[in-house]
Amino acid sequence: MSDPKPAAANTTTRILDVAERLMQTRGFNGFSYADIAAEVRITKASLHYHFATKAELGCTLIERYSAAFESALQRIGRERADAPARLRAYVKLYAEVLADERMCLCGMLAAEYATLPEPMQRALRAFFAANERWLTQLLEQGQQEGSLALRVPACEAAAMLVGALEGGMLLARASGDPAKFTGAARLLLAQLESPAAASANRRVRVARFAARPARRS
Amino acid sequence: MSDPKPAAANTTTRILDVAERLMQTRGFNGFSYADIAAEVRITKASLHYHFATKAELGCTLIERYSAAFESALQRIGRERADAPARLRAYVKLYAEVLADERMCLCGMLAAEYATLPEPMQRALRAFFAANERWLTQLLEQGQQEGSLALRVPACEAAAMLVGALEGGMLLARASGDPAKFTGAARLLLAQLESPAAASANRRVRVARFAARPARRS
DNA sequence: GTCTATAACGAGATAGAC
DNA sequence: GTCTATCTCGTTATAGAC
Repeated sequence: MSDPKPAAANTTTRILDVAERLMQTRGFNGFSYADIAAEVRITKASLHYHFATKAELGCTLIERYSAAFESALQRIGRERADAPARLRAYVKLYAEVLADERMCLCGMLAAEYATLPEPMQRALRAFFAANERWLTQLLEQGQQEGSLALRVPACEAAAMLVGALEGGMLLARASGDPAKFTGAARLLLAQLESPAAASANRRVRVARFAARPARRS
Repeated sequence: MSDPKPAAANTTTRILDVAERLMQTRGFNGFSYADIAAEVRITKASLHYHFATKAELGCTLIERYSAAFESALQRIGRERADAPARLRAYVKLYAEVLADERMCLCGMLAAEYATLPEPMQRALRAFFAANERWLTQLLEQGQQEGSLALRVPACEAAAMLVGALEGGMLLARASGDPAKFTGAARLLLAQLESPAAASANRRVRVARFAARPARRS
């Protein structure tokens, strides 16, 4: 998720970076081409050369965001073995977005769903479906390992988790209190761990969440 | 003096009703005075007589929504005795909004928070603070009764719950699947009930949730 | 690729008649 | 209270020079 950016990116990339941040902080209906143009220091007309319409720009952003998220998920699969560690790494993806004073791009767009062009709606549904698919597999793995204890089908728990994390971010931003997300995330994770594994992991997990002033691992 | 007919509400109320629905379905930045005017069948200029600015209209709507929610909470306090029943009634408030094909007004505005006029931001924070206060008391009551089993401070569980319900609504709407909210809500409630109480209540609770659009058991 | 200039439209808001 | 008419500004988008 966090690729360090080259200092001198090409214009298209700079546009995408600025537009992404605006979309995550103000929503698709909350910014204009003029806002992007001012930050990138080109004219609105030049913007249209790179992205003919705002809908096209929006679509590109969802796809770029989804691809980055997908990469992050694959990375978690490579670097973490057991389900609880993977789950914590998943939650950390959200926490990093929030620490950057942003809302999840797709969570933000979910609120505006009814007003979005159809291609953006489709890309949005795909993002959430992919997330829930990945989480479902993860939860099933944890159940087989004995490291997680679900009381319901994995796909239901996965859907709940995505919703709770997105909602937690949303309210943390509205109340200006990022710790609200951290607390909610910790609670959600604790409820999924099997009682035996929970007591063994608790010390480590609490330390990990409490020891972070800002970003970076 | 008495006005028993909701069919012939006064203009101000009709404006508020239409604007409220637009705000819940499209967001504050997703509708205009022209949209309201077309539905209420008056001109934009007439709208400005009732609400001088859009920000004023938005503020009035948040306050009306908050007052109605507060009334509903008091009603729950009167009509339900034990904490689990009150909790289910609370979740039902959200479910009813969703069944009307709307997002929670304040959950929607939470996404647009950064773009809202300051008075609306303040009213929004007050709504969530009141919700969490009420839920916190409820959870503490349940803990004392022995009907709920929390693993964390009540105020943290309350904040998580509000976020999870708002997020659940958001994603249910984006994926066009209201059952996604129902499933998430059931899971959240089940995790709060004490193991003893849970087995006694499970039959009742499942029946209640499964009654409408029939899904799973 | 980026610019100037402008089109075409919709937004929130106001003046003043009735 | 509601209307017509209008204002001003911001929006997305296009044409054509450089």
